[in-house]
Amino acid sequence: MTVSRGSAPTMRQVGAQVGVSAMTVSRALHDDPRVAPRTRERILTAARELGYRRNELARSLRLGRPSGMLGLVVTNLANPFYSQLALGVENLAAAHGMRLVLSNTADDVDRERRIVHDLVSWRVDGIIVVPAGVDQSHLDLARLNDVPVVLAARPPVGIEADCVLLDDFGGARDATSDLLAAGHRRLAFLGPPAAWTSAERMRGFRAALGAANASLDESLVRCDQRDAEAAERVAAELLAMPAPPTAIFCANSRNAIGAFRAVRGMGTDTELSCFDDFELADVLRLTVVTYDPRAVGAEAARLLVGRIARIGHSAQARPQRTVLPTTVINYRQRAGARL
Amino acid sequence: MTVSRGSAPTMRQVGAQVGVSAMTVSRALHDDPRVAPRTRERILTAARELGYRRNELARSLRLGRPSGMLGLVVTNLANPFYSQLALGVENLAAAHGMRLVLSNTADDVDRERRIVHDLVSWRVDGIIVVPAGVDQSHLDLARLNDVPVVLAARPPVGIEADCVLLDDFGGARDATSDLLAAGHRRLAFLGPPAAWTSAERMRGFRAALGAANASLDESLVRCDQRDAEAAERVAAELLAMPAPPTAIFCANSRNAIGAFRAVRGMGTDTELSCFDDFELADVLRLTVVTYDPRAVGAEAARLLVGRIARIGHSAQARPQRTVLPTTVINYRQRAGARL
DNA sequence: TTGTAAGCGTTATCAC
DNA sequence: GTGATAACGCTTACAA
Repeated sequence: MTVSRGSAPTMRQVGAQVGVSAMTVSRALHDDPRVAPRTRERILTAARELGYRRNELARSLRLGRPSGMLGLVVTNLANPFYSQLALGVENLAAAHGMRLVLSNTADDVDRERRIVHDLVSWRVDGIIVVPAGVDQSHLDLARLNDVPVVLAARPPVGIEADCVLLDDFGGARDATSDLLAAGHRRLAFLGPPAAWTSAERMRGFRAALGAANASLDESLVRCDQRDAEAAERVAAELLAMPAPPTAIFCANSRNAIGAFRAVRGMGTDTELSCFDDFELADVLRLTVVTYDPRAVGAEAARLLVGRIARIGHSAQARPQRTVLPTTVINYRQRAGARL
Repeated sequence: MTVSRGSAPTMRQVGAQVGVSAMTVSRALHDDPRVAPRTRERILTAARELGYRRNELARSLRLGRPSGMLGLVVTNLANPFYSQLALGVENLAAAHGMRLVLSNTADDVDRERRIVHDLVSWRVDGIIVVPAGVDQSHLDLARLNDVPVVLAARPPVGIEADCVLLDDFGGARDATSDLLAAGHRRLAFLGPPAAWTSAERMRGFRAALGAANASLDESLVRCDQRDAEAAERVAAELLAMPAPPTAIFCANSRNAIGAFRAVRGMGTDTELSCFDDFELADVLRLTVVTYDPRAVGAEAARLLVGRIARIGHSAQARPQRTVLPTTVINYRQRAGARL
């Protein structure tokens, strides 16, 4: 087995090996029926021996788009939600023979802007973005080069773009309604700062209270906890109040875990409910809002692939907004020994 | 602001707008000092107005490598270990101005083979692989086109390649030693099937027993549980034996969570220890082996970038093997109220 | 200071 | 059946 040292062999080199032009090699590799069977055979053998691999960069350049690359820009890959979302995108991309170029912004809009620009420069066919902020102007600009963009998990602000969202509002509302139905009247809300999702969940929380004509003590609403430690401190504060809440709804699992620790520490019987299902939530006897993070990625990718297929066609469909459902699971009511 | 409809503008088009050749545009965009300041200014303005973006595909083709793309091939992105590893790679790649092309194999070696081939065809500068199996021949072939490969989390088998591993052996040994030091003499082992890491952890488990001259009842060794449900069933079996184990070491967190449920269900006081730290392990009062999954990715990327920089240089360094440390944390001994 | 020519590896087109 | 040519968008080398 003869193997070339140095960089990758070209069609010309494969051709030279067989005494044939690069063009014939190209045809043979494409199963063009006009190539003589014997020639074809010799070319394929030579290609294998040389370890030839088609240069997709050159091919893509010659052919123009599509390049077969999808960009995915997430805010925080360490968060299981986004890694599952990424997996959903990857699965669908792979099913279409496409590759995934993944970037992490760490919630930095400037970084997001640079990354998106870079992806367009690399001529990806489309981009899925979990936008880090409300300044999304660069995501509109991206469309100017006809690179379609789909937003995931957060809606477009000031731009037109497809998006795939979770039913943050409905999930939070339903979970809160469950707390009210269980007889709770003094509810607290814990959540992380700033994000759109968190605001939607709070809106759902308030909507449930409104629908039940229950009043809300605003001093029990705390939205500044990024991690479980902060949430534990704040929850402990609430529980130490003269009139502590009898139940707490948390906008995400980190806040719920912190709240759980606080409740355990104070020894109260405060009921807990939260957005995000997670391993061991049943052991903690929480009520959770569950959903399929992979479906968010898969649906975004499906939308994007559709857009890509329609590029150039006259009638571009209007921006779509897909909202994926959530389900409430009450692990407290469910059978199971106390911890 | 004039904006072109259709696909991306080229240097020629930008030049035409200003009455200048593509070459001058290229120079202006590279801050070549030979371009007249006024020309430069006009070119930059035109480029901005047209929404010009350099075609990196074409640039990369002309320049030859490097393309600035790193391939990362993992087995299961849904597993937090691999998504954190991916984050480590992404961080380091981004720090070097490189992009990450991510693929998931779902532990399918055929898929891995295709993906690696594809990545080489796209002329990525290097590839980090979490190999799905012991057939790694395709990872050796990849080197023939001078594309360096670094293995992560699992060692090379039958090929020469750099790799970055966790100290699976040492971590399991140390955690097991802790159980022995606490007086336990009847230990069980639970783990997932097949993977190299699991075998290493078992080796560590056995080594600790050997060092303490403790005997091992082979009927307490179970390595066929992929998820928490299976682990729970098997653990319940063990605990129902006439002479149940007094402590269980689990090769991963899924087995530990299953074992925890079984212990809780049976009401025994069995001590639990496992490889993998995870949220709430303290609440469950486990002993865990902790480590930094991001560091595995970052270190693999560092090695890879080093290899890439040395391509073409005569003296290629021999394959390196980096082993990252683990730490045992005993949440049972630590302060904290009982659950 | 700017332009022309050639070529990276591939493929569409036309010629033989 | 196969080859020569040109072109995709860019940049190095050489001219002007």
